[in-house]
Amino acid sequence: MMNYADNLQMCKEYVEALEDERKKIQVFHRELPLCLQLVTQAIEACKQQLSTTSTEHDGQSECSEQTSSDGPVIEEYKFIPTKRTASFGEEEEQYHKSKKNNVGNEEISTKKSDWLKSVQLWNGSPDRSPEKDSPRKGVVEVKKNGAFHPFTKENKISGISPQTATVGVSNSTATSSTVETANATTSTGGGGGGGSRREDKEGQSQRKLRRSWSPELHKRFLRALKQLGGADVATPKQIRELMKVDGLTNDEVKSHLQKYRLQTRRPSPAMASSGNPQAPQFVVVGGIWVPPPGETTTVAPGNGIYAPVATPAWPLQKSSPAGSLTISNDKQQQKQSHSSNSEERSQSDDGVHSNSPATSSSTHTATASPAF
DNA sequence: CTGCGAATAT
DNA sequence: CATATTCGCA
Repeated sequence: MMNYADNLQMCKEYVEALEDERKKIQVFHRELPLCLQLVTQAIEACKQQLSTTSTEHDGQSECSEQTSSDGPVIEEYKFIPTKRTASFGEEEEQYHKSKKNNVGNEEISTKKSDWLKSVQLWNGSPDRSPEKDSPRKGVVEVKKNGAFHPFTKENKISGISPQTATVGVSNSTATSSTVETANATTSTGGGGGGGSRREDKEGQSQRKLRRSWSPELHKRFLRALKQLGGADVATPKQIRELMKVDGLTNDEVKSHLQKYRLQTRRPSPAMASSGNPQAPQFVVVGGIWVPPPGETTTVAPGNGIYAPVATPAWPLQKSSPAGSLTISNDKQQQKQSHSSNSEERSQSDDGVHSNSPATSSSTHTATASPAF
């Protein structure tokens, strides 16, 4: 009998608030599946009450599950390395990000970017959303993430949405944030026979989803590389250990290293064709590279033999953006913020020196002609 | 293991 | 086409 008009109003507001919150946490539906569920339930309940108390119902249709594409959900952190055979078709979709970021509320945007940082850059942990799996009852569920980046869409900002972008590519990550820490993959060492990669079951050698090496990752990679003394002397394992990125496998590093090396030292023969005919070609003398007369190249101390061939700035920029406009967010430069960071590495070299006196290893290909 | 090339997938 | 992963070989 009270003015339940008031009551109604309150309820409505409540629901709205709930929905609002739900939107916010929707992005975390993977981290907080229960949370989302609860909120959703609450909303449902409230709505039901509302509808029963009054015949009028809002235009708001029901809220579909997390799969809905309502909110301006940001990126997609899907990336499930080990896709379940078939079981639940919940989210094997993988990522589909053709969504345009509609800048709804700036507040939200900022918030988003804010917590976005908190989220590790490399999620991709096979976190199942709902409550299942987990052989052991361990409800504790250590968050074993901190691993791979999702598909870093990073600066893929399509058009609008200026700051939202995870410009963090190189800002925050470098020094802190990234929670990735200690992670010895040498698990098999003591334990005992745990199978490592291949599942005994039907070895689905399912190709690992290709993970893009985000700038951060690459950065770490480079750092490690440098610390080890160059791309040519660094070995994948060391690198991996040095990067301390959890989830990174040896092979991945290996592969990356390979690519890196190729990209980095290939360009030499390129200029031969029409570039600069008189480009000082280096000649091999006694097994070392020697610059042609006229230029005294300062060889790196310690490792002689360095030749200033070309500086391809690795991540090879694509000449044609193809759809995505080039962002001018170059302001990512390190700020002069004098934080008590004792870690300053002018690691901007990006695979510059990488010449190895590996003379011509050509013979390597020599597959002794079999039989004939 | 490590390096490398090739096949292959995205 | 560029990049990533896997495989086989040395």
